Amino acid sequence: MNYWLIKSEPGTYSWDDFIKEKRTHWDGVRNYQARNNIKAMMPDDLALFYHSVKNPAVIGIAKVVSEFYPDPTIDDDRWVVVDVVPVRKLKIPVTLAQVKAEDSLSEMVLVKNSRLSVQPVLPEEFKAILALGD
DNA sequence: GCCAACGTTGGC
DNA sequence: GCCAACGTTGGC
Repeated sequence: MNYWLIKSEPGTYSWDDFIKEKRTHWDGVRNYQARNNIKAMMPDDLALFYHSVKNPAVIGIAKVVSEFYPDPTIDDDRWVVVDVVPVRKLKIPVTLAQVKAEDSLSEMVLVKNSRLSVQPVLPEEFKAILALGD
C-alpha cells in the first residue's frame, strides 16, 4: 500500500469535476518521473488530490482502482494512466503554505520538487496532511 | 556527450 | 503577469 500526490489545475480539472465524473483516468502526464510513479501505483493505493496554481492546496483524497495502462488520449505508448475515484474531500484544504510551515512535512516532494505532477508521499506525511485537513 | 536555447510548470 | 526552476530538444 503506497501513498501519492496527484496535481491538477482546478481550471483544467478540479475536485468538483472529479466528484461529478465519479471515476477518471489520470491522463496528460508527459514527464518521465511522473510516468514512472504512475507505473508504480497499485489498486487501493491512496492519493492526495492537489490543486495547483490557484489557491494551491491539498483538497481531497483519491483512490487508485486500476493498474497502469496506455494513455487513451494520445497515440504514443510511452505514456500511461491509472483509474482513480474520489474517496472524500478534506474538511478544510491544506494549503501549500501550511505544508511549508510544518516541520514534519519539510521533506515532502511537494516542497522539494514542486514541479513534479505525480509524487510519492510517505505514510507519515499522508497522516500529517489528514491531521491538518480534518 | 555537452550545453545553449527554448518551452512549461507553478508559486507568488 | 512575472520569473525561477526544471525538462527537453537539437546543434555541434
